[in-house]
Amino acid sequence: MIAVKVSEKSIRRLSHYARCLRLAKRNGESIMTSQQMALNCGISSAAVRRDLSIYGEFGKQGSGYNVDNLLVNIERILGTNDPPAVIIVGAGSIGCALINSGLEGTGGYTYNSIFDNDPAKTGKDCAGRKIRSIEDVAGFLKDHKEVIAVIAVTTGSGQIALDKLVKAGCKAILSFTLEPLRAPKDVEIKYVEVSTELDVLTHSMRRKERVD
Amino acid sequence: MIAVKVSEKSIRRLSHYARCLRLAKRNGESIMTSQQMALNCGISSAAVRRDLSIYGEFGKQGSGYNVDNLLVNIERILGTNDPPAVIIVGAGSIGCALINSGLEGTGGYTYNSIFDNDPAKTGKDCAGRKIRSIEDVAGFLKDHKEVIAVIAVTTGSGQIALDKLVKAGCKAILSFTLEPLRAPKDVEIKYVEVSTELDVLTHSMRRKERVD
DNA sequence: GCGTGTGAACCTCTTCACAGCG
DNA sequence: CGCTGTGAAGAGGTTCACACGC
Repeated sequence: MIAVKVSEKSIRRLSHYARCLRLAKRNGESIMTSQQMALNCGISSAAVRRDLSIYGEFGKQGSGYNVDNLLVNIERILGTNDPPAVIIVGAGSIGCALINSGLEGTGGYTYNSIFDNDPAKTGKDCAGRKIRSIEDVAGFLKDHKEVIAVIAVTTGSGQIALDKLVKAGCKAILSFTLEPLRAPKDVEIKYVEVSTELDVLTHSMRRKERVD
Repeated sequence: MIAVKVSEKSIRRLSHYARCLRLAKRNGESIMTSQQMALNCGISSAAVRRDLSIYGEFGKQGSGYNVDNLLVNIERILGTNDPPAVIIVGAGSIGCALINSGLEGTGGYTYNSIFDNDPAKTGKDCAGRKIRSIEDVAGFLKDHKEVIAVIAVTTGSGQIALDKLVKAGCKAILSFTLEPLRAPKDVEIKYVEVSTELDVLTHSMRRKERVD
């Protein structure tokens, strides 16, 4: 595999292609064209081919892409052929709901453990898993080199949670809090911001009215 | 207000500026510079000024931006000065968790109602709200012209939920399902995809190892 | 002096369109 | 003939750097 630097946008699309390929695989399809993937992912076929061609020549002219083969390659590019452990910090409603919904059909991730800083919660059950004390995080990160932590604490405690995670050596974080978090720059942070999505949707609704 | 067409990226940033301004307001600050906002949002000050200058001249040279004034203007641009109603479709763990966490500090949105297609759930309580039958959605959309629907159903039922919403006249949807949804193009759809975020984080972790 | 607003340069991503292979 | 892979053109977004107003 060649190490290529590539935009996050392209990576997001690879993730979509992978999902689309898994679906095709489940349906017993063995070949897909760039056009079929494009339709599925709502982009142009040229974009699909461009994204894939960055990493190698996975397709066969005249026919398309072998589903199994392409999926393996994309997962290798993403690194999800050997997915890191995923933990949740914050056993509130969101944290437990995430565990509850699981990560089926997403390429092999599973929620490994859930942690909370509230002693009253520790030891209690959350969707079949015992809630562990946040103080155990350091130990967990010693045992698992690569861990993605999902922060689902109440607004205001995000930074505290993050600091503990960073101190324990965590390098990848997905946060559901609305606070902008501060971390060393070798720590990657992504956010799920429902309120921003709502803003985008509101704006687009209003703009359409204006245009009509 | 001038109608300007602008990228979604810029709208997302406006949403962040608004959040940052609300925080400043709560802290009693009345003036902010582009640099302060930039720091808070993790971008460059030039980008902040560029974004704002598209819509007008909100700042004062030498001092900065008036917090209250700028916030009002951004909310007017986004349309969140009069936020649309937000409903949830799917009273599973995610749907209920969303209601439970609420939308405090997000610019005025509130979850209005939650719907489900399972008759066994209808009438039951979900975080203080009675779960309504999905069949009531049409009526709800007649009463409220502008509605954002959050789809939080189990994977596989997303398209069915969406079809009902579209039929009832809903024009803006935020989906937590992993399926790519199909809708008329005057219906705006946004997705929250935890698994894609995990893929992006996995990729970036692995790339860093490679570089080191 | 300080911070905004903005032309201009720069850079990155997307789309087009076609050569080339199966 | 069909579909991939890709140079080349185009579009869009970002950064620079500075004139201008407070």
